[in-house]
Amino acid sequence: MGAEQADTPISGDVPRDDREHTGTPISGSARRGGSDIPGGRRKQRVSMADVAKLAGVSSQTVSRVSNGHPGVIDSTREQVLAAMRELGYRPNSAARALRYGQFNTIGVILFSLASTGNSRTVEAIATHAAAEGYAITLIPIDVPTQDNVLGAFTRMGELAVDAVIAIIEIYLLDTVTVTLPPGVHVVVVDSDAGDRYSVVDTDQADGARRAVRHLLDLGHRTVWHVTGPRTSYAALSRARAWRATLEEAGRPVPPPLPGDWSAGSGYAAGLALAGEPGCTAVFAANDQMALGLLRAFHERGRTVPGEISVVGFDDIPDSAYFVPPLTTVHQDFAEVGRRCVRQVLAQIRDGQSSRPGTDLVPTSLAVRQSTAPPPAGATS
Amino acid sequence: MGAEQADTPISGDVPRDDREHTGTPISGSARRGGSDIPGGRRKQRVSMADVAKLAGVSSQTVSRVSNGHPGVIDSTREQVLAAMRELGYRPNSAARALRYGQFNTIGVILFSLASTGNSRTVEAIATHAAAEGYAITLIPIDVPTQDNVLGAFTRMGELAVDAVIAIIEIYLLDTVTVTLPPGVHVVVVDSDAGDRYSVVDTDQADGARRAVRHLLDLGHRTVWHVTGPRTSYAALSRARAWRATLEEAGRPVPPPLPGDWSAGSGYAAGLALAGEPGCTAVFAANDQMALGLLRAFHERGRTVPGEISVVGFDDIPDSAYFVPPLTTVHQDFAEVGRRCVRQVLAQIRDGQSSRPGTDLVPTSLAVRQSTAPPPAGATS
DNA sequence: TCGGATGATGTTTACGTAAACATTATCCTT
DNA sequence: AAGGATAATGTTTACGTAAACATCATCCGA
Repeated sequence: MGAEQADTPISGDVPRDDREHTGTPISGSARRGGSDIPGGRRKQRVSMADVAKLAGVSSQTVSRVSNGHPGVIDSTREQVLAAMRELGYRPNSAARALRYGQFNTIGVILFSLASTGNSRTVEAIATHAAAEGYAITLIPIDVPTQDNVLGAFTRMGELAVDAVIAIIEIYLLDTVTVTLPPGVHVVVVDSDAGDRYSVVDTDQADGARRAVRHLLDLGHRTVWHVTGPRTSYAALSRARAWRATLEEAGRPVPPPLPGDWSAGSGYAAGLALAGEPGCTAVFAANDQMALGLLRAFHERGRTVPGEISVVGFDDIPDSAYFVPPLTTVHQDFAEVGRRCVRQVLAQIRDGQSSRPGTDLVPTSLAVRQSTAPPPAGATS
Repeated sequence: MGAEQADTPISGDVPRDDREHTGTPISGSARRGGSDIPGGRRKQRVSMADVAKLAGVSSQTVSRVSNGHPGVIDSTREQVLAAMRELGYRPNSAARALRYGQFNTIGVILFSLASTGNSRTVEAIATHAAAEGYAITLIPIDVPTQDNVLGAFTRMGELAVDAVIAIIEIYLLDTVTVTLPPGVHVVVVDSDAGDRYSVVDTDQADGARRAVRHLLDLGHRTVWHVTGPRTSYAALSRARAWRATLEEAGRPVPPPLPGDWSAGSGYAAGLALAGEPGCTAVFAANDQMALGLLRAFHERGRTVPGEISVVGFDDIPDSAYFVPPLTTVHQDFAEVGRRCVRQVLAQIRDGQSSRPGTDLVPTSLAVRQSTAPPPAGATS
């Protein structure tokens, strides 16, 4: 619709700064618009009415141009566009939202961006949402109590949000149902609330099974496990699959060692395991804890993978550069984010509320150098 | 409008799993409100008018109650509150924003949440903003081109946002000035645009100086450096301070090795450095690259810190569990986030637009086990 | 040449909130 | 007891947008 119209008869004295140059014709004129009111505080926003006045049309016509509706003659459209540029007009999304009852915004509730998984998932959510014209509103929860979760959902309900994606431990989700206003859709990550909500998640069990099988296939008699925190559904799920896989194979199930995702907890577990003579293989519920294990074994002179094999979970970028490079379960966080957005948008478009169901993203195993067959002398 | 719909008169067999549990007195009544319109699509939102009607007052009184204004007699207030609960009323933030011309939202523009620093900073921003009643709207930029940055700022301008925090490489900031509507405030991280914007950042130079001094004080003749990407202001700044510190001390300045923040690039640099006989100390521009260095040195049989000392930058949680635990410059990302929010709020409240200036957060050195005096035979 | 179809544009209205102003009831002072 | 202050509540209006409807001009076919 653009530059070829440049010769409509507006006037001679307005500096037409959009002659043919590539980018952003906005810059020069926006500045000009700003200087309209010389002394005092300029009017904060430029509204359609302002544009309409300058262009000599009704504000409805401005609206039509703004939204690309048909039925505006080219010369008029050009005049309006020129006026928009001149004044630096931007549509006011609050008014739009009020009008439409829709905000084009997705709320995300989560505990911490500190964990790799969360931040990558959020990033993917933001990226895909942006591609669909949605923005992301973030509410982090510092202390994970039911009250705080409830509060976050309440705030989301008050905010201009069409849907909520909650990346949240399941046990905190119990009382939440009713706090959201009707019409707001929910998708949940890291939870098995598939009976109540749309759930998207990495297929934790699948990943854990891959890890354990890999170690068993290498000839290890059994596999020890360092768990994530008890409050995490992902951790629980991985531990369950670890146990199930061992049991299916008829292997003894050693007592799981409690961890909390941190390298420190992995280190502590590693110190304990270094003293277990029968231990030749460990599956850590995430890469950080695997890192702690590696360091503990290194300190205690237990070589990896010579004496002990270690498998992690997540495949954080660094894990390929651990000493030794870590064999780990690869999670596709980007895909999780993508599917969250897809689900949420489907709900918004259907007008349907969160329909229960679980959407699992498969994992894969990144085999590197922290795993090997057990040492010859090991109890097999 | 989700699960609470489940017990509108569908049938009796739905298990009521929320009888009498602790929180949310809202639950029961919110559900009632939902069933108002039996057949068709219920009215999406409950407005003040609805509450007013039910409470038998004017909507203005509801507004007063909603905002905690004085001048409402207790009995009336109670009636209104009851009606609010009954209907599950929530203020509509879009209408509010339209009315006030303020959105209580801060926009954050950034490249990637994948880097530890960014995600921690964003988290801190979100937390502190939330404490002040502000929400965060996130726009990530997948491909860092000027056009995309411009686009992100433009979108922010259209969104309901009172201010923008940009965590962005400086060189992409050039054309941006004019794209934001007047009245939107800007704070920038990771940039030296202090002449044009409010800048908050870690004191990169201070941190780099600490790292280099530490190594020189241990007796190393000079310090090698693995840089971050050329596009990063932080990387540039660290490299500059590294060079300056060496020059001040009258030491030779070895050629810097190019990195890109990734462990892989650190690894590559490490392989190169392992062949440099004179190299006894390396300062990596971040911890990931330091990790790569450690692995390369380990592979090449160069002991750390026996033969070579390594210092990183960031102090990511894992770095204490590297082999060996990494001496590194600690960045206070949370403080950076806090100050961003403080600056932005100050601007909003002053009504002043972004006033130039730079606010630097100091660093500290976390001394661990990857640094030691140079080996006895080393050239000194 | 006229009636009606079509296309371009204008006018009215509602979205939900809250400031500004208007009204009514109540209580105190003299 | 009357007048005036004060407190409690109601009414009107504007915020910026866009759907719905209304108006006007133009063009076409019979």
